[in-house]
Amino acid sequence: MSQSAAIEKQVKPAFVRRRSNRRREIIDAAIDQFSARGYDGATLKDIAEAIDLTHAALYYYYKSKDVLLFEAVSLILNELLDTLKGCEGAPRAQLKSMMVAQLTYQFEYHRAMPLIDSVLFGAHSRRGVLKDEQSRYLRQCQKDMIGLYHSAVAAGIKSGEFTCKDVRTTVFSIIGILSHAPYWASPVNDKEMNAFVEKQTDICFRLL
Amino acid sequence: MSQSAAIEKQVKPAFVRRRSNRRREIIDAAIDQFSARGYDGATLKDIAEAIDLTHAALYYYYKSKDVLLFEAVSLILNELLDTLKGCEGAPRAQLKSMMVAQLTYQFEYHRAMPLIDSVLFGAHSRRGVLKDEQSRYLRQCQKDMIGLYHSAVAAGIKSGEFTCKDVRTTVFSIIGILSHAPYWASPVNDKEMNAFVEKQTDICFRLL
DNA sequence: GTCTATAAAACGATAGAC
DNA sequence: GTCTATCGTTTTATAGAC
Repeated sequence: MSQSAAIEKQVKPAFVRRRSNRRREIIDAAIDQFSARGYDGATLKDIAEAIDLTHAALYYYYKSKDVLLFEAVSLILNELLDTLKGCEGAPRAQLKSMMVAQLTYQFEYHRAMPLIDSVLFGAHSRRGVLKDEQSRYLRQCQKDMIGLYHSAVAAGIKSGEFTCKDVRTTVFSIIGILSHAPYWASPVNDKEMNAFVEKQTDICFRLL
Repeated sequence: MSQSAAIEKQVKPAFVRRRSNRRREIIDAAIDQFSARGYDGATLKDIAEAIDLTHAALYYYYKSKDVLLFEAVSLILNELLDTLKGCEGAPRAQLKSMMVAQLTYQFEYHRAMPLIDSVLFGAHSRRGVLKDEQSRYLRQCQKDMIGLYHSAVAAGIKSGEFTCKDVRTTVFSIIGILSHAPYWASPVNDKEMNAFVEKQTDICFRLL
């Protein structure tokens, strides 16, 4: 249990707590369903029934389906961003832990990444599912994320650790490699996962 | 015009030809719409009206929406496969032309790749939109495509041109980089495209 | 070959009971 | 806070006219 949740349990009345937890449960279910079936493929009924709710009851917590999409993508992006921000050290070490974190996260929220790409730059973005302000916010998260990679790579070039020429191309290539990983690899336990992460990071370092 | 189409023009009656062209037009429109809005986001109405047809008229040519999806993905995959099969030469030269072809193709059918990934391994595959036999066929195309990269890389390792250790990881990393390209780059003319392709292939060769 | 009309189902969303 | 009932719309798909 997170610290804030623990505090919440002490000071807030039960119904507020329940409401707050329910909201989170719904977002988690939305992430699952949107990831598994796509935004248009997943129905509010699917999401609601996954946590034993009727689809009508969802509307008590969130006012529309697109808000659910925004909250879902926002949650994932922010969690990933926070994790990456926590990666420190010399350029090489920092990038290594960023890559490990990114891979781990991608496999945890398994296959949510295509959804995110789609919301940020793909089909859903073109269709205008989200309001401009929401899109702008999510894109900023993504930009911040890319910025972290950018800084690390640039620092490594400056210090002479890395020899790559074009920072932008390099960063997006690394992200391309990492994003594509869940499509073809599916490590089933920690041992396989560790071996896989080692291989992937080795490959990425060849770009630097 | 392809050879078979040229022959067709000579020997087949007009209405058969027209029917055949219409079928192709519909698939092209389906590719556009599915790529732009996703399979679930695109409606038969969208597809039909893009080529001045009513949605009901589509059913004369194809019996359901999922057949349209299969035909669309099948067309792209086979065209790409054929192009890649045409790339020959020593490992390095062969891989280079394969990468160029892949990038060119991806930007031409701009943003169809996420759809394909989704049909092969993602949301649509999990939801069982396509019949097992259709899925199996498309996966085989994809496997054949990966096989071409695999052979080229393996040949380069054998000849001593490449120093990479794990063929599989390398191949999927290259494909990851190339697939991700349309998400962040959008060259607007041939000059920009050429410069971009050079940068991307340079990056990929660092993996080899 | 393409159209109109329409069926049948699914979906997002709202109103109101409890 | 959650449910039932229901509305309005959209969507896939079919039947039949021309």
